[in-house]
Amino acid sequence: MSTETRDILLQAARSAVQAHGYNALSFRELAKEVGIKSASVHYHFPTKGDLAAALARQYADEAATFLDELRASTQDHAQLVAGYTAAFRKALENDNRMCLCGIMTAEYDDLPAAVRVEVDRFTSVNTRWLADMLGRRRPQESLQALESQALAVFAAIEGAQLIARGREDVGTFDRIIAAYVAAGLFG
Amino acid sequence: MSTETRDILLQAARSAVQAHGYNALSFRELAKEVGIKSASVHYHFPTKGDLAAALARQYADEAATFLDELRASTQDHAQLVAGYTAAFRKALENDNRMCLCGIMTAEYDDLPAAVRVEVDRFTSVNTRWLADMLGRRRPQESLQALESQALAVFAAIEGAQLIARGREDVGTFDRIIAAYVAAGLFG
DNA sequence: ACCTGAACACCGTTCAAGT
DNA sequence: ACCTGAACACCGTTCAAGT
Repeated sequence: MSTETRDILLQAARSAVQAHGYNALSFRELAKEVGIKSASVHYHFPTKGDLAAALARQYADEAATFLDELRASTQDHAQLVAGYTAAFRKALENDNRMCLCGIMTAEYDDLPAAVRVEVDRFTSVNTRWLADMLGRRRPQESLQALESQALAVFAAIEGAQLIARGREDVGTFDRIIAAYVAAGLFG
Repeated sequence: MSTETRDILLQAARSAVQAHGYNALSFRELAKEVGIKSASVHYHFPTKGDLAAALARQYADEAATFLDELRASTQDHAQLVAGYTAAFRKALENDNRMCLCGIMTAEYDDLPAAVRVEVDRFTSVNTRWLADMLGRRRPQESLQALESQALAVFAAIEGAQLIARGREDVGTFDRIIAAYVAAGLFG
């Protein structure tokens, strides 16, 4: 069942980190929310870094699954772009939260190595998918150019989410994405 | 003189926040670095929020001055773009740090209102300058379209900085900016 | 297998007290 | 005007002890 304490902890921690980041995550608050003592949280996750690594790992896995399904669902470029950006929009819709890995990237200096690995993997999953999508439109393009463009698209969307979050306004996200589309950033 | 305790505190705090963010900023570490006790830091800045607000205010002021000078220095579009992006590159060159307001935006939910005001002002200063720059190239464009494009450029650059920081590689920033230029994002 | 209370060194903040 | 030590309620972490 997915109602085990460990999974409940992960779910609560994910919400907290997407809202406040890694540094602000508190084992004591988390424990209170779940109904156990903070010392018990350490039974499931020895350190805060272990919790965050599990969180980021799960997040990257889910992203990979989502992107596989999205790619399989359509060949239409505009629909792929719409499906991709909609995923980042959802975080903002969810109480002005951010992409888990986006907010953790801002705290990169404070992340344990095991967490960094998973955050980096999330980026790889995204940029590989984007490079593949861009490559279908421009099959003659070099792999290096596609990877640079994919990284640019990923960075631009994370940035749009960051700025929109700072304004507490999803409409800002939409306007920025529309400007990206108009400029031809998505190929 | 700029060697007063208050200014030394501001300088040390700025470095710390640009590296680790608002939440990770510690009055006790700051005090140790400056050579006073943490209780004394509260004499200069009653709360952590007061310190961060002063920090962000100073940062936004400096940005406004820098941008005024940049605008006065040249009419050439490519040079304006180069000068603008170079400013964000500098933070990365400085031990992989981030834009003070960029990293604080990621922690937006935890910022006191007085800090948010200054972070928002930094964004305004930037987007107004960008809209003006973009408007010189396309005088016939509507103000609304220019503001949306300006916000998009700002978001894209903050995102580029965020992703490059996560890779601890300034070259990533350069590649992403080059992709933006190639796509025509800067007009 | 899972949870707990108590302890440790941290944190921001307050305040009475010093110079 | 500027600084301090001591106290307060917080924090992550450890560990011996419980069931």
